[in-house]
Amino acid sequence: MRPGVSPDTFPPRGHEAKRLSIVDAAAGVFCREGFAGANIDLIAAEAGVSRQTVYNHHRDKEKLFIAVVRDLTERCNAGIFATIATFPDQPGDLEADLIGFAVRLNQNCICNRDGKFLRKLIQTEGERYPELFAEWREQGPGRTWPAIAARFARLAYGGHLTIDDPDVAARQFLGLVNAELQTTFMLGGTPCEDEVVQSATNGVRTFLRAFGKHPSPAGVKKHTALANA
Amino acid sequence: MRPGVSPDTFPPRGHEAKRLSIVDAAAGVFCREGFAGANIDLIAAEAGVSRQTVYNHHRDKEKLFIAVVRDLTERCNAGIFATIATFPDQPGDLEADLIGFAVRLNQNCICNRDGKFLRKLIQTEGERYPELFAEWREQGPGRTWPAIAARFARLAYGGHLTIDDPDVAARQFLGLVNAELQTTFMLGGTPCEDEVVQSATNGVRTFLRAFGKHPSPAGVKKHTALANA
DNA sequence: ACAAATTTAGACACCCTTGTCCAAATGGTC
DNA sequence: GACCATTTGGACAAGGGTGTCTAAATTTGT
Repeated sequence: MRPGVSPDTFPPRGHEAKRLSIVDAAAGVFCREGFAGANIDLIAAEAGVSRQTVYNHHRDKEKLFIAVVRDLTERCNAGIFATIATFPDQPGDLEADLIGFAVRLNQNCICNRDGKFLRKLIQTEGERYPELFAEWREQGPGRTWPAIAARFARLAYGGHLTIDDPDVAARQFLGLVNAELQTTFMLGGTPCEDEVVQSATNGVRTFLRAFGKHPSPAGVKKHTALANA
Repeated sequence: MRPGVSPDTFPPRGHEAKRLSIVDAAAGVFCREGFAGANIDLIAAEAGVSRQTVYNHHRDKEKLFIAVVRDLTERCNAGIFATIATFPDQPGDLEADLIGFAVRLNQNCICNRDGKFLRKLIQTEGERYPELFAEWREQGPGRTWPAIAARFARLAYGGHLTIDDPDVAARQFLGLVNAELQTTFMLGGTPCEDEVVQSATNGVRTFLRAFGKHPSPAGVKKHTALANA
């Protein structure tokens, strides 16, 4: 197929590019209209492609849908793991660092296009494709949550936090940090940056009040690095 | 229409009963299939009614959908307020009381049939009917969240909690208490009672570690009622 | 420039769904 | 029993969607 791996960004410029633009357009239409309401003609038009080309790349509507979900899952997971890599291991200002991490997670993985689309498709069609979304559950939360938990465990081991169960703490961290965005998420909206920062700030403060080392009630911050597991 | 307000439970037994069973069946079908995929014939069949009867009660598919959402919103709201009335104002064991409240809220309002259906419809079709779901947002979270916040404010005023912003605390309480149910909710599932209790217990414990009066680090519980705002 | 692969536009058969119409059947009320 | 409203089932037109097929146009690799 390919001559010898072209040095530029897009390998087989024509064919694969169309495949991508089809899956991309399909993601948008499936999200807006739902599986039943999605129209192949519309997907083709938004992809800038003829309807027949859609059928050439994906045998039928269902196959196309599955390709969309797999694609989104893969990209979202990559983004989440990339963000987890920025988790503050040796924090200077723990509160600020955790807020930054939470904001990055939200902006880069949950509120961006892929995250929003994947969430909507899971909510909308999750029950119709049990095995497809079971796969997502394993590859997504099943791998990312423990990864975040491991980071919190490390912070606790380093004496920066007091945590009984890192898995519970990780889930609660996510719950707290998104506490003020629930309604917006429900309705499929995208919270603006201010809202994300606000929710993260409030969430992290509460999280640290529960799991932090309580530097001082007077407001002065001193951090001593001793582990007392 | 009615002869003279029949003394029994169902006023015009035939007509209104059918209206209910139609809306009921429609809720189920709309949730399973989405608006576009929902089939009026199927709704009629599940309601045990002829298709024409569906059109007699609700002019068209969209009107029927709107009736379903309004119906669910109303019933869910009633349930939530009824549960808020059981919020522990003068707690004996604050932790146990808050856990109980959280479990009731989840089991009676969020995990039950109505709650599950309403959530799904909001997620699935929220963007298609902005004004309808804006109404839900005002009547639902817009009224219930402040009501919960007021209860927490009262607990704080009574010296049982230390809370800066009761609104934030209320949202975080809900976020914490549901932290472990997110994935299940996403996929449209219904968590079993054990999961609900577990999530509520972990959530309330963390909540109290952040906002509680820290009775003692040794495990003994003494509660002094003094307000130190 | 040539040959192979891919894309395109259009027409097509097939099926399903919505919403309407109507005549017959049903059910409650006096 | 008679009258009223409601329900029923069936037929119906209109519209829209999926997936297939074909021949012509275009792109791609050599």
